[in-house]
Amino acid sequence: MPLVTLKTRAEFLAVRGGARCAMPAFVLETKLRASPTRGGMASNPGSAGSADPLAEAPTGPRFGFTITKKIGNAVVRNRIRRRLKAALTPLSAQLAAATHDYVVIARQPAFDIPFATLQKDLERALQRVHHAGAARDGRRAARVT
RNA sequence: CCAGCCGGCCGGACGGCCGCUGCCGGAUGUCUCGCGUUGUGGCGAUCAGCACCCGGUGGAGGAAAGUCCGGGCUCCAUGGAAGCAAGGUGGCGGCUAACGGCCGCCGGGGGCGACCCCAGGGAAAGUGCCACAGAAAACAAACCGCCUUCGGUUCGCCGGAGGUAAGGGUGAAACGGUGCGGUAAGAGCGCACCGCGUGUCUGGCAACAGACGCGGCAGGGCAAACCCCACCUGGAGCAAGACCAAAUAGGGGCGGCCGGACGUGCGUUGGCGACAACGUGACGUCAGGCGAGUUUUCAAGCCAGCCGCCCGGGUUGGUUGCUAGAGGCGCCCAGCGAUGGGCGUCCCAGACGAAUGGCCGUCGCGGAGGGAAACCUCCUGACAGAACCCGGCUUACAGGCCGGCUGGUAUU
Repeated sequence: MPLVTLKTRAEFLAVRGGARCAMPAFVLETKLRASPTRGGMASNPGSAGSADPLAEAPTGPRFGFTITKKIGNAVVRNRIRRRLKAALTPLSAQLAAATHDYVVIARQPAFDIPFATLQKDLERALQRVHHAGAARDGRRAARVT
């Protein structure tokens, strides 16, 4: 199953303030999805006549990538996004929660660190973000680590 | 072989695993319809759509960039034409859909040369500016000088008057340049050549060039200062524009709730529109809520909210615009060339928080080191990502290939 990506600015902003974990090549941030408002609206005309709004509860995890212009030109940003996507796709099935949205904010080293390192860091970040989530309500605690 | 000039082209190759996406074909399921059954399961059909699987096929650039020009396309505005304003262009001729582009030629400048560079109309229409330096920067004037003459003198020279613009010095630029004559010294004062202006003739479509004559020289430069002349230009842009579907709130019109009304047809007027008003009276349809007055006829006026239909606008999502085009490639013809014509052949990205990839291996190119050599080891890979589409320009770019030409050197 391919990655479902965040589409609108509002969806990105909704993840702000969630549990976060910084790595040399990126910053991962995640939050429980608030309400399936947009998802319900969007998938409704797609599934044609038989669609009842109740049926589309179990959408999987969704991912958004943020790569600022400060990091490089279009070629650099494209490559970073593709590497992150490729590294994340096999991990998402096991480590990502279907009820959460994730945002990956890229940093400069994501362009040329070894792929295995990048993938390992992503794996660790996903685990740690959810450990912090277990002890949640103190979002500050996640920042101190 | 060395140095250089011009034009054209390429922008690593192959393979493995895992992915994304457009199109085509196939299978399954769903949807839809039919048959059958108490019902389910089932069977058959299956245009299109959707999901998933399998197979095939296509999938970033020479600049995709900057967004600097010119078009196509779309909407808006607009009687035609001209003028004004603003902006742009600027030798001449051609090419082109068009251009500020390209080609050829002319003129000026640079280079031994191949060749390169030029914002290259008008400075005798007017205004303005010309820093510093310099005596003086434009109706001319004279610092050091030169010459004549007068006066003085310590015999070195000093001062006055006049004539000069050759020399010096300043500057980007000093009222033509060089030479000879001439002169007190000088000066187009005279002459020759060059430059400049002007007239005629010749060549050229033209820019312009050449020849001959005339003029003693007038008219410094800057127009990427204003300006003048000639020519060009309506505005906004695919987030243009078109269509569809939802749900919500609100707005508007008409009717059912108002008696003579309504519908159809025609005409006029108003409105963005749905529609309304009035007229006409052909055809058709229909009759009971309140309502001053006794009833009938007649009958001004009527709140509220509900329902139905319709209209325009906003929001969200989807579809479309969206890729077959001033298209690519090959050959032939015309032309010095830009380019044009003909024939054949090919279909070559269409995403939308945005696909066109991720990881790995082998080889090749380049650089450095080692080695006599074959070769070995290490390192590096340029600029840069389509967003409606074309024609240009400009800018960035590791490394490399091909062709033509110039100047040397060597050999024959």
